[in-house]
Amino acid sequence: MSKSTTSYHHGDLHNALIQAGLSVLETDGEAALTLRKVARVAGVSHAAPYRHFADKNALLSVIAQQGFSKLTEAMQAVHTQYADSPVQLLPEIGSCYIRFGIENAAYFQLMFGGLLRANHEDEALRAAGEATFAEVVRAITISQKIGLVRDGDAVELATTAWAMAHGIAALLLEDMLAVHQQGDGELLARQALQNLMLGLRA
Amino acid sequence: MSKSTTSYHHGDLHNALIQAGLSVLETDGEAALTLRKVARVAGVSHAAPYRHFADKNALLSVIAQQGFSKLTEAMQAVHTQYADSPVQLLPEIGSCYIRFGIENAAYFQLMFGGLLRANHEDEALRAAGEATFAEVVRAITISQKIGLVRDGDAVELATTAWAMAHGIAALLLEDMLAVHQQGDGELLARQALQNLMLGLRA
DNA sequence: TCAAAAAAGTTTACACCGTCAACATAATGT
DNA sequence: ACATTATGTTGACGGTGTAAACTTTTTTGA
Repeated sequence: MSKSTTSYHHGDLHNALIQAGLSVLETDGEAALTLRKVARVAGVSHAAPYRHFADKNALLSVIAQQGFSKLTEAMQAVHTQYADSPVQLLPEIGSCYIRFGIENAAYFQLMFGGLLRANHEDEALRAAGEATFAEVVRAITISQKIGLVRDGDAVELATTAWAMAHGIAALLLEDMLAVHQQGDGELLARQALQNLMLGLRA
Repeated sequence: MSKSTTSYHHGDLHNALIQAGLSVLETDGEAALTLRKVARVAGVSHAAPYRHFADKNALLSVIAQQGFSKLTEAMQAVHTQYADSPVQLLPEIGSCYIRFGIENAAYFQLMFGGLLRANHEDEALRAAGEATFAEVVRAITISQKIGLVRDGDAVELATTAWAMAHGIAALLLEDMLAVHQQGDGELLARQALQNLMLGLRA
């Protein structure tokens, strides 16, 4: 094909499977993401994936890693966009997190749906998650420099911020927040992030 | 047996299935909770559950409802405990929420793992979740009365509080927070709730 | 160069799963 | 009493994850 990191004799099935899994995930959701269907979409027999992934979880883990990478990139874009005027940086990072969750619901569900807890020796997945968290820490540190966030352990404050954004995203996705009209979700998210900013400044 | 709400000729299988499902959930986790195993534990054939539940999701929904009830009761206990000195009420409610998530991980996962999103016409499940949320709103209202939380829409403020507690619990359960030593989790939770209180007072 | 080894893919098989249809049995109401 | 309805069982179907045996292709080393 084109470029391939670890391709071998037939094609680049390793990546093809990830791509197929991604497609199934976005189209039909996590519940319908079956290893056999992924193989089918990739045009290969149902046992072929086992030459590239130890089991279904291993494939899901790689897909989740890509999810974390996408989220990290989105946050980095926010960082560059607000590099000159970092006043709105932190709430925009939170907004970015929540938007990612809403617009990539299947991804989000996979990333935080127990994959890490299930196989918590997966260092690559853990590293991908930590890279995302690092962007939050960075936003906190910058906000501290301009006095928007009080001094103190940046990791502790970032944990608070992450938890707030994550909670909003998770509850919105679970359809548990009082969202009656179009735009109510965004409003609740903005208010929560506003409350967060107040708590981190004090 | 003893008392039975909707018992019939054989035994009280409806409740027995819920109980069996609960047992499987706590012992082996959600992934291992299969309808056939529940039937096996309840000592009936694999198709018997279909006389009491439309499908697997219906049984899971009832179990999740019980989870919400248990959580609501735990919060009500906190309310009575801090009825005289409501200064610590709100953070204790949050702490209660997080503790419930940690100590009933399988429950929590089931309650917020996409059940409501999957069948969002399930009014009973929705009502159980709203009853839990009502306890948060109540804590907010009380805290407003003693000036610990600023005036304003109690539902909005409760949403912020709920999201914070939920985010902490979810991330702790997913093993994504920097918990290196015993007690680090509780510490992070306390700090996040402290930050929340600051944000709600301002 | 060319056989031997390793890698990649297929087929077959097994034990599970959710669900449905057909059947059997026990409780209920008239 | 007996027909009806509520419960429970058996058997079947298609689907799943995964392991073993086999085939085919690619790489490798003497």
